[in-house]
Amino acid sequence: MSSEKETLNFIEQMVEKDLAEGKKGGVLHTRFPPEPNGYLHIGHAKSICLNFGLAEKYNGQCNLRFDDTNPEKEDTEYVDSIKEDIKWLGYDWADREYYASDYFDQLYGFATQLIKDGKAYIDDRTAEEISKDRGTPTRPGVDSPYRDRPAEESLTIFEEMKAGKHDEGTHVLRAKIDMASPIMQLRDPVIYRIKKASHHRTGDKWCIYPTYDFAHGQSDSIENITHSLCTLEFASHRPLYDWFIKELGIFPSEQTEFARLNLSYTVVSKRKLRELVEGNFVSGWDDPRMPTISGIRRRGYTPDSIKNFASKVGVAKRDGISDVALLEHSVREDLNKKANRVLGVLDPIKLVITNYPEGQTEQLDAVNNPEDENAGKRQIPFSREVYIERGDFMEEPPRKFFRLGPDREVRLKYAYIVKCTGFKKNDAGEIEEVYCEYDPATKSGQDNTGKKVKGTLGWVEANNAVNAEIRLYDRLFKTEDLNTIEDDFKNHLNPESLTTMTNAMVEPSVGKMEVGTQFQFERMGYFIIDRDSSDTKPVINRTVTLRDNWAKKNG
RNA sequence: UGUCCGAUGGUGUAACUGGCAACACGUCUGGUUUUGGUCCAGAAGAGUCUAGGUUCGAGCCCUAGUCGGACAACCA
Repeated sequence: MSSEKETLNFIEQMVEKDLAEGKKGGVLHTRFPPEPNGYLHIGHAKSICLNFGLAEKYNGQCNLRFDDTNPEKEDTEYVDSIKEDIKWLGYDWADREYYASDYFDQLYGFATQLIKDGKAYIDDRTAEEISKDRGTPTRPGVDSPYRDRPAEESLTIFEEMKAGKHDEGTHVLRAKIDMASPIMQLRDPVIYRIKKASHHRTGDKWCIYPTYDFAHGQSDSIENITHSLCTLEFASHRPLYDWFIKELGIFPSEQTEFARLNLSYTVVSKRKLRELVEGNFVSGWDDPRMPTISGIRRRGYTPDSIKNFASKVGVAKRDGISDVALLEHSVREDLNKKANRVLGVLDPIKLVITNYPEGQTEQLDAVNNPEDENAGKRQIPFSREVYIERGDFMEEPPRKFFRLGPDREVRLKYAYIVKCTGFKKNDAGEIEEVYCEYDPATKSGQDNTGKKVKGTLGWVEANNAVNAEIRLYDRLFKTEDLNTIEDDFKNHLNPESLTTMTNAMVEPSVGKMEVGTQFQFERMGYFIIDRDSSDTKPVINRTVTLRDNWAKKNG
């Protein structure tokens, strides 16, 4: 009955083929391998969805493995946040939480095996000297004078290194491959270095640590990973990945590369994000403007919206730049179905209904979510004085303005049709109050007048209104493609990425909402209660605006 | 004067592996609407980097180019 034929990305095609051929036991086993040196961002989310999603789809498993081979940069703060983020996205690695550092003993064994086989040697020179002899992509490197040092001698020094008898930088272990290889990675790469640093998990047990190249593939192999997926920049490491597996004779995991996610108006690089945090350009890793998972979570993005986004973006080998508009569309699509509607006014002016009885308050029925019958209704108070949005009134409205202006009529949502009879300005010439008369016969749900108006306004009853702080977030950068700029990316920050509305007035129910509650302010956008809220004053983040054809037309 | 990867509407992906280039976002038009939202209907927009070749037939295969990216950390 399915009419839509499924189309597979190149990795799914490969997986289906491998599974069908019974390759590697006919199972799929992936892994997500973050380095715990920063917070996860939307680009990692793509990788998480790919790796865990593939495992779900093909009945396989996906491990979580921390790639923690550089103690100087890593910290448990990051492993905690990474675990929280993955869980929040809705993925489960069960008991398969691994660390490259769990394999340090095995890795050390692999290294000694290579030395004994004459496939690795200790080099006594400095990083600069080694780098100099490596050559360039177009010019071959030259052999190290230590390259043919006897295996026993290398082994002895390696053991001494492990025992802490040598200073950092005095020796490294190098794989003995080919200094003339056109593949730079194969020019005797360093595979172990001395670092007298305390490791977040192994403490001071080790003072030598394997490099990425000597840890990643072997870790995959140890865990029987069948499909090791990584981003394009690792493609040139694949020959080395394969070389170690072959020389060591261990489980043949295979690496496949895909294009990392780039997003317009966004930077997706741990280094740059760290710079924003440390330079106080944002309030922290979870600033709602940050493309970190913790940031977009606080901003109000949902796990489903991110998964849907990841699937819409797809997976391929060509690198490009995805449109943030697609991400924004993904949240709107999700929240439109799930978020209840409430009324709120960001920039209030008072509207007085001069013919409404003073002192009277009535309760009106309001629909919680027109997209969801089960969401029910609630009651909201209405009286003689309400707040409306400053932008919803114009003294001299243009032709297609459907809202309030002198002598114009609009409906107050869920309430009555009102007609503007006048307004008052302050000394600065700003509108201070708007006066209207209402038609009692036009009460919502009981209106038989047949009267039609072109506009419906949101409002909040003045006496029961709750004062809130609303943080209007916009794109962090004003430049679409930040990968092609030549100057400092921080020059491209959008000065209007945050506008704080401190006088916002919202309907009473919002004052009772818990942190993390998401909703739509009708006509304004989707919002979420922020943790900065106090008992008396909610702090609300705008996740994304609604699509707005009127605003679009009018710039 | 190396190796590897890539090139399809504005953007991201697809094209049952050789059979009239499709989907989503975005854009535009109209309808519905007590959200200028949603929803519905529709439109514009690429002839697939270039030049050859194979073939009845090429976005898919071959050859040669062009353009873009990656690789010279004791980072991952």
